Amino acid sequence: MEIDPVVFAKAIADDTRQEIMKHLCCVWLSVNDVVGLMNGRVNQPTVSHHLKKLEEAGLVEVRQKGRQRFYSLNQRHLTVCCGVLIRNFAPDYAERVIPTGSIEVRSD
Amino acid sequence: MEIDPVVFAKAIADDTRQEIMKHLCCVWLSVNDVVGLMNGRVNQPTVSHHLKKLEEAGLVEVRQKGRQRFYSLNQRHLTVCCGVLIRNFAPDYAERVIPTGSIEVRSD
DNA sequence: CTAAAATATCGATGGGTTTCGATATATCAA
DNA sequence: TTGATATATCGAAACCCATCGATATTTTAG
Repeated sequence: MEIDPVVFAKAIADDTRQEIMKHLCCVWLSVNDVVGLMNGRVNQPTVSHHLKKLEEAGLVEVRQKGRQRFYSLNQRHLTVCCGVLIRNFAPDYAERVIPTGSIEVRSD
Repeated sequence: MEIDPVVFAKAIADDTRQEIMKHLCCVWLSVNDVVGLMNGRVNQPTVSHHLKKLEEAGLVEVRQKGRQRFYSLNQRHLTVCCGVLIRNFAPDYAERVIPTGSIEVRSD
């Protein structure tokens, strides 16, 4: 998957989406689970909308299970995108911060 | 300086701004220098507007010199912001990617 | 002091995005 | 098959943002 730093930035440039991302970190949640965690701040169509945006940016993975769809944050992709940002815009820090190849190790 | 990942993301979530950031990486340029590098895609007020946004986000530094203002990308701040993103949203990768304290070493 | 140069600011316009209620779609349960 | 549940999609309203031309501000040169 080709990584576009602008696409990545647009995807995370929203309060609601970052809140959703926090909830989806390390766990699998259905859409309604997420809605329930937002304390009434946004409703179901809005959560669906944001999940779609995150999915289009490769930031969440989806698994259908019966009539529910479970989402989880794709930590690996987020990390790779941050790596691209640093390589693009902070070359003086790139070698110090991102040990070459360390992101490629994972298998899934 | 407190770092807000949403503020950071909004600042870099624009094509024109990322192009400007590329030009300001590792060099000091006046506003007109930047305008000249944009190949007529945007004009001076637009460049000023974007530089202001980048400055508000802490992503560029400014030095007044006579009647010109020179801007340069703040690589360190960008790197720290990416570190915050990874710590917030990719805890499984945080230790592997950002050696603790490695960003704090610099003196400037 | 005046003119010119460099940059910032203002007001308007157009395009994109967030959010919502309503509704469609898909799937399970009985 | 029918009703209920989970999610996605649609259309509209409100809002934000990028961009521009025009203008203000600041500073230097003469």
